[in-house]
Amino acid sequence: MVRRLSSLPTRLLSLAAMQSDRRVTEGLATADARKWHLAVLATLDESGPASQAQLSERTGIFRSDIVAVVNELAGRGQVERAPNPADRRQNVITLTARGRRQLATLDGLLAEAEDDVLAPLNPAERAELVRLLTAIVRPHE
Amino acid sequence: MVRRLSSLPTRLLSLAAMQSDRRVTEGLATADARKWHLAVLATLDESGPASQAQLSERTGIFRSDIVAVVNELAGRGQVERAPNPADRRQNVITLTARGRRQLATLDGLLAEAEDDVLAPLNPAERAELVRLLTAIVRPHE
DNA sequence: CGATAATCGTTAGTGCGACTAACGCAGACG
DNA sequence: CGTCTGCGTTAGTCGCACTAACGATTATCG
Repeated sequence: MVRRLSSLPTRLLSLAAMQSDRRVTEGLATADARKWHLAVLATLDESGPASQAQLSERTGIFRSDIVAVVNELAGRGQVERAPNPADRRQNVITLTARGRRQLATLDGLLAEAEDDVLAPLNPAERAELVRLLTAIVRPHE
Repeated sequence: MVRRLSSLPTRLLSLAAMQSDRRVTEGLATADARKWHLAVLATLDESGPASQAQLSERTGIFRSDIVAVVNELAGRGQVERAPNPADRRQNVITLTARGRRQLATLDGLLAEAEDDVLAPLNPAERAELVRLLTAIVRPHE
């Protein structure tokens, strides 16, 4: 690797993120899921039934991509898509029992991945990392 | 955003990396370049003329992708591609004067981006961030 | 020496995530 | 009523990571 590049924070950041992402992706693949699935399931669990547009805002996934994610989740019975009678432009996406079970599985897999990635750091360092990253992320809302 | 997700280190990491990447990409676009171009130019500047396979190792870019990058750099006269007489399987890629000038430009743009991204952190915090990220990245070589 | 293996550049193609454009439909509002 | 906005959907782009396979060349080993 190139010394000059490897010491730059932006480079390090994307390298670390790549490794972390890879580990998380591997873990979730165990349960036949990707990050987007987890994001949607977690959001539904946290905030209850929602329209696709709401899911888009809350997860950061583009509303054009939400379609496929909900299709897949619905195909696996982890989520239900129904038209909203109050506003027929919207769909109401609801977490099913199976979806809740899947979410629990994914949460477990994520925790493992999380721990793997952070293995080189002690608890204090982990907290500090979160603090520093949060500071970087915050300004851009 | 979803609280439950947003506090997880892996999520934070990829969020921070995304913002950082975006900022760097924007900066480099100013000089009509992408990260891969900078990586190759910087490597050539640091280690001198090299084969494409060597560039691949040193930058982490796949050798199948190096082709296009060298094509583009060569098309802009920032790099020269010549067959290696000593081993006719290889090409020798050499940085040109124009390439060296471009590299200086990109270095400047990168420094700006770097500083933008790290703006919320003081020097001590920046150093600590580098330390923590390095610890995470190291184990996976 | 000659057969086999390894290396190099190249082409083609996959998968994922971020993102844009455009459309039809349904409500909101003047 | 007509216009404007929000919603779901389709289709497509771009960058990056990554795989597979091929022709040409060189290294290695029996």
